[in-house]
Amino acid sequence: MSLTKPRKATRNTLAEREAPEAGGRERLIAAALKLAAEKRSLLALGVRELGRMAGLNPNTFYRHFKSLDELSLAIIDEFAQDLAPALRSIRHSGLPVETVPQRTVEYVFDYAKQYPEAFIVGVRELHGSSGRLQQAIRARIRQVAQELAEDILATQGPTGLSAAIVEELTEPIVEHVFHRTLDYLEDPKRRADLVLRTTHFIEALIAGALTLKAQKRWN
Amino acid sequence: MSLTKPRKATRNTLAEREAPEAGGRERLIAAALKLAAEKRSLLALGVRELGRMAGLNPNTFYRHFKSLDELSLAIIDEFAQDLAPALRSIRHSGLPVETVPQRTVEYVFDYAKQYPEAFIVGVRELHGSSGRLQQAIRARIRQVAQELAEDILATQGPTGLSAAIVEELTEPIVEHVFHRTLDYLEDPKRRADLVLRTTHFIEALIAGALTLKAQKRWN
DNA sequence: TCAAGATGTAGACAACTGTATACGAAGGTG
DNA sequence: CACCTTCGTATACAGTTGTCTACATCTTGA
Repeated sequence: MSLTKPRKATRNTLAEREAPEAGGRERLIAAALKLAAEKRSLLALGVRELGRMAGLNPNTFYRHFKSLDELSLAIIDEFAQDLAPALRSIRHSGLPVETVPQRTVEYVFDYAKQYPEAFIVGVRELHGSSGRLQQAIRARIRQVAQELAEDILATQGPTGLSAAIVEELTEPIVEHVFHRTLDYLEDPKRRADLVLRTTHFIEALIAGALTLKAQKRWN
Repeated sequence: MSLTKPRKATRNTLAEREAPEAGGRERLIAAALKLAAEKRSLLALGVRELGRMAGLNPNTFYRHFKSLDELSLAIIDEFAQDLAPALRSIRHSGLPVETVPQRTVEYVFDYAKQYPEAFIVGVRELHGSSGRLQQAIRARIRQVAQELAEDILATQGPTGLSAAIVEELTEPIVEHVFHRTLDYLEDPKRRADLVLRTTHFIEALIAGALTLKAQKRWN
């Protein structure tokens, strides 16, 4: 009986990470998400703890990441690069504009349902104690918000809100949707209600900005 | 030279806690806030670490709290019971209604400036890994939101929004203001801008709700 | 005044941690 | 084939942690 287990083909797909056949790197990421989601902050995890949960030797961690920081940033990158373009494509899909907010909220909720730990950990670290991770997640949020602002300005024509106002609105919107995913994950039965409320929130903010502008109470 | 230090009079005031003459309990709370604000989650602190920072023996912690959980809840209670009534009194002070949002935001920002660690830790734990603390902070937020909803409904008269709509709005508002305090603490120079944006946010949400209701797009 | 309770300290224990050093097995490339 | 790189393992060490037991000192109030 050999002391080291046989190695298997490496899978990089998001979904295939939990498979016990996945490569060590993937198993460590899956373990980190699982542990951080149900216990403590990513950076507060222990490499031994991770190794244990991944079924690996503690030292194996250092074969793939030189620190917990590096592992965390890898996770953030992975999901952000997957989700951001998808959101943009919803708005470019030719759906009637008035249905776009709700469709977007529903898409994000579905995505969160698919990768619950990623969202739990993501929101946690957005407000967490590591400035490094906080900044990384914020940058992704800002990017999505920026793209949203561009699209709103493009579809709205020159009659509507100024760029300054729209850009002031979109970041709170993205942040709010992000936060609401946790309410959904916490109690999926509330889905319909949460989708409605979140959509209301978006519509009310935009409608309110238009109203205030028309009343010369803003800019 | 005695082995144990002389004890001093106990001060319970929020502000006097940092004084090196304060009682052990207050010193431990101050140490916990300081450490948690700049390092990791409250529950992830070590009792030895706390003792060190407070200048006390590790075991002294157990004289005052039976767990980190208990200490954390004590901190939350203390600040919530201090801040919530103050916010309500702003709205009952007879100020012109249109100035109340901005005044409230300014008051909260001032308060956050006075107890920065409390806000840093508060927002952290609101999204943290302890369901217990999360629930506690949420309950306080909901309470403030509920009181705000009552006051809006009272001053607005029967012509305005329904209770259901107002209650749907106030929780996101309180949450948003809570989050913005951290942006302010992070970069106090942005204060004027942040006060303006946060006020805009509140006004836009309410104006938007009114507009949507008038257009029959909501309820 | 003196006993009780609250508050603090000291020392010890086993458990766990990060990480350094060293070795083994598999895959790819010459 | 031989060789290097990648991935994984085993062992070890020193430092830190939570918490138990035992003891010291201050404050209070009967």
